[in-house]
Amino acid sequence: MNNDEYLKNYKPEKYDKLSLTVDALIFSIINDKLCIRLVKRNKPPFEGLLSLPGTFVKINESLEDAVKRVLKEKAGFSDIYFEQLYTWGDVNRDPRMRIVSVSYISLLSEEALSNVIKKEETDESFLDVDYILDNPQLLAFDHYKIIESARKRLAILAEEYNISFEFLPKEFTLPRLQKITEILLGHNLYKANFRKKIQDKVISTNTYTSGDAFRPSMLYTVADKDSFKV
Amino acid sequence: MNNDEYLKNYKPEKYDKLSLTVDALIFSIINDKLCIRLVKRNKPPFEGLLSLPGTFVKINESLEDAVKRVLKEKAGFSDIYFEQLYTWGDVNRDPRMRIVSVSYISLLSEEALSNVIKKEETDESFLDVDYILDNPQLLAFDHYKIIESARKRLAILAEEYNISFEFLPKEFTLPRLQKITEILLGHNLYKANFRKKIQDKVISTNTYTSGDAFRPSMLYTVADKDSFKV
DNA sequence: CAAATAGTGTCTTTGAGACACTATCGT
DNA sequence: ACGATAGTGTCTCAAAGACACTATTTG
Repeated sequence: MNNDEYLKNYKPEKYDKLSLTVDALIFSIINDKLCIRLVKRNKPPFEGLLSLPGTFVKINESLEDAVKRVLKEKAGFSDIYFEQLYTWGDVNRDPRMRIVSVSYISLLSEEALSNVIKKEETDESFLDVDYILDNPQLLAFDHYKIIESARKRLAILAEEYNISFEFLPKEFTLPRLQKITEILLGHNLYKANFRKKIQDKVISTNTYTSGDAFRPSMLYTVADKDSFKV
Repeated sequence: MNNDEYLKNYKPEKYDKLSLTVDALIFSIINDKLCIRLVKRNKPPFEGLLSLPGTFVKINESLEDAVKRVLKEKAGFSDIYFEQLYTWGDVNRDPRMRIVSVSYISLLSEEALSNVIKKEETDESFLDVDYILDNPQLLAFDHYKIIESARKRLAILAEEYNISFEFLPKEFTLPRLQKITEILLGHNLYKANFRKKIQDKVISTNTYTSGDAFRPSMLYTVADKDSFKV
């Protein structure tokens, strides 16, 4: 049997099929707190509880395209950073039917956020991650476990890669970069040490902030997004 | 029916369903080389080429259970270390139909290997990873890309976690542990430095190797498998 | 003894951590 | 001048790296 004949006679139905979703963990820093986009479920199961924005993966759509669709449709963003986190495949993770979910971490700058979502809406739909992690009963499905896992990953990404840049606009100050990193790590850093560590990853623009009631701060841009491994 | 036709004629159900597989990247060290289990395909597509052992995920089976089934049925092993690597979901990664694959890295000690597979079979079914990576044309589907990704991950696991232990029997010598680590990292290490670094992770058994035509070596066991993060 | 491998002592370099200091804005 | 934040210099300490040395087996 040659290849064409084989493909012609192939019956896809002889293998089990199941539903696949992608879930997006859209993080942003709001008022110096790490927040995550969650939606309130308006139907069973878990009606009234919070869940990650997600969608079913279409048969002719890559996982990345499905994530982009979620980010655009459910959050209004395009061209933002995301990366795969983990795939969750317990048999009973959804009480309705067998659904396997591929979760993606996505990072949003405050700037990008304010461009799309009104202030009041932001307060509703982006929730403090610390608060969420203290209240597991608020989450639907296995989404608490997923958020927990993503929270740990973010700390690693801040420590070993320089993921903090993704939360900032094109130009930023070092105090701000340090603050973001501290939020992601969960502890404070020494200013001088932090600057020594990241000095090769930023480029001075030779312009300064202004208007604040204190000393202006130098604005920087990212040096090389591809060489971020410490 | 090829993939394009299949997609064209596809009638959406309420939710799209698709096929999900798990693929196992079973690594072992054989003759001081990093090797991986590959199977020769005996039917199209990619007939004659090499592919990762894998299976379709059953509707009532978790991803982990599916991996265990692959490890047992296709390799003959149970109770071996494995962890999720990545999920591959390009639309056309399989020419027959839409298949998303969750890949898992699994590590096998030489000991466990020799208990199950005969020497001649081992030579056929476990192939030198360096050789494979030099010959992309030998691999079916997107499995070359997957192996490449796993190879990088192994180096990270050796560097930041102490994954080398998984390739060794319960009792091992430090020269052997160092050799495994060097193979995974891809470069040599200084003996004294290596020992300083891992000294808290091993416990001396106060017994020695014997029978070799040189100085015997102290045998050690693993200290605490759960505190491996450097 | 020679060959081969096991194992140790120590100097140097690098980077993380801690802390104190100086600088510059608006009011 | 003062409050507040920006930015720098430098000491300490721990770990990584490099290298030289000693130790123990068989043949």
